[in-house]
Amino acid sequence: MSLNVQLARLFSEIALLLELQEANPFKIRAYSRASQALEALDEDVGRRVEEGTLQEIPGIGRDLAGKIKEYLETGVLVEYLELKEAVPQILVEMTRIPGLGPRNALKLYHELGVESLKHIEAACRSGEVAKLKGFGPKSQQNIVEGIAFVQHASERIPLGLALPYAEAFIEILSAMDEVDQISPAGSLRRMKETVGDVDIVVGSASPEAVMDAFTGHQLVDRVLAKGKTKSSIRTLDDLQVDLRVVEPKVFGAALMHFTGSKEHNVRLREMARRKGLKINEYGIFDVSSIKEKADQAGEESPRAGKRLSAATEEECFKVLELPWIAPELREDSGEIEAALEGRLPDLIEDSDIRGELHVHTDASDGKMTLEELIEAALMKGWAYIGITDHSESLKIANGLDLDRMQWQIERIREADERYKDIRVLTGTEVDILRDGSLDYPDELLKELDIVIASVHTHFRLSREDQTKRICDAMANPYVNIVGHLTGRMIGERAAYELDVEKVIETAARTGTALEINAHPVRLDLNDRHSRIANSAGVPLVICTDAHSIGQLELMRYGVKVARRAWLEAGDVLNTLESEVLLKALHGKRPKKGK
DNA sequence: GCCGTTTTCGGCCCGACTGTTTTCAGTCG
Repeated sequence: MSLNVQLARLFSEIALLLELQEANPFKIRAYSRASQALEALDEDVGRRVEEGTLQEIPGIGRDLAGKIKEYLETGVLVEYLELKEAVPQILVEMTRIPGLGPRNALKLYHELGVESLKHIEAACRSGEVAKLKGFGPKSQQNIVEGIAFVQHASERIPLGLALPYAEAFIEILSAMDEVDQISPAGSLRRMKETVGDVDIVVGSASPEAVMDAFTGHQLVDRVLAKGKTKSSIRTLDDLQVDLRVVEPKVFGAALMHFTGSKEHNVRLREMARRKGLKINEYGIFDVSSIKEKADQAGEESPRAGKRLSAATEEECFKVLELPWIAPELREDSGEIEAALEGRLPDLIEDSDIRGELHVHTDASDGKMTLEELIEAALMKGWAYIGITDHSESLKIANGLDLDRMQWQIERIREADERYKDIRVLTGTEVDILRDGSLDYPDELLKELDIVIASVHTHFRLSREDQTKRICDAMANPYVNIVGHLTGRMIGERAAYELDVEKVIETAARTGTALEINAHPVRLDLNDRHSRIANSAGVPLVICTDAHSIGQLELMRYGVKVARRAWLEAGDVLNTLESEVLLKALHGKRPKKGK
């Protein structure tokens, strides 16, 4: 775990502990914001300490800068240790129960003296909880269900699972006459790699009809809340979907509001406030003149002023004197500053991708034949496709030995001759062996158009050994790309121990490209590492690693990661013409004839 | 605890829904 992430988690943990001590709410927020700022920081916080520029990070002041240094120097934070000592662990556990926050957790703790979730559940079942002031039978029931939920709570849902769900609901609702506009929102629209729930925003003059259709749908297992503007449901496989319905004329403001991120919205509202404006989900309002009059008359300020805009997001940003900011960037990780200074990136789009460099045919563990693959690539309008089956030692994936590899090269070259409208490139996904050497000899690798080197074995090496292993592989002049660098599989397997920053430095030095693996379970590199790699000058490729025709459609998930990493088309090699691409990939090879 | 085109002190983003109330606190996003 990087230092930035460690500190971010510490600060957010401190925020929760402070909340459970009923500390000053603004102090709590300061810690939360600092945590978020560190999470979003795209350079090593250690470097900031060396440069003495810690306090230039928004949200980090003198005090927290001191705490960061303390942690760097001593490896611990005294304040955190003291808080952890002072706050009973059960309180922290209780706040994980949906619907039960810090205030009520404290109340249960003090009134009932609970010591475990089991204890709370028993108190609910015996009816004790309902007798407490502020609680009733309903909240008692919700706590029982909440405990059951956290006990088998699935992690956040991978985007690749949530997006199809959102699309299913949107397809159904958008067919209704009552629905004028509809869009996904929240982390799903920002295309985060995992989402906690699915948010959908609808513009409609008949909210009741829309809510009825939504909550009554067959995908719905349980209705969690149902109102005129907001309803929440849970699907059979525990995915929560929130639907917000607003008047069509304020759709833009609502979409902006519910797309978030929270931190991005807070920044925008603060900006608006300084301009005498107020932002909420119904629009942007001029409150300055009205507030003045109210102040003169000694009245309390009215709730809303003159509405300046609300119909579209573009309009809303314009009132704030900002260009429209792509949802993928809305994380308060520099996008507002970039927008103010007119240097927002021109983000890569699906249509920029001209070809695919990493696929498996039935020669190794793919499901499709070479011809089926080429036909599918042609249908997608791609200009080239690199065939990269597994190498010899990966027996489980039917890796090709040297003889079969020679045969494979010949048939790819033959296919390239035969298909005039697409370049079919020879290649391999060669295994990086335990010692950092490669599974094929250089004499073979140098014959290939594309060499992707990947780790498929020995995940449990030490951080040093694993890092050295991959860096050694990149030193090979014929390795063009490193595939799925960290090996993580979302919700299935953590990344192996690896110094990613060091690998990125080595990639930059050796001129090796890194892959953004587009499979929604991998998305590896992730957005953060992709952004760092790009800043370091490392070339990137986006590949599906498809093992079947259908998986070629997963390219869009890789493009989403790239967009979240602020990448432009020019930062991604497989947006190039084939000749230019090969030249870029082979830049590190020794010159021929020497 | 942070921060400054109102401010180095006094503010700090905004609203819906639920479940409990009898006007509102707590939670969530």
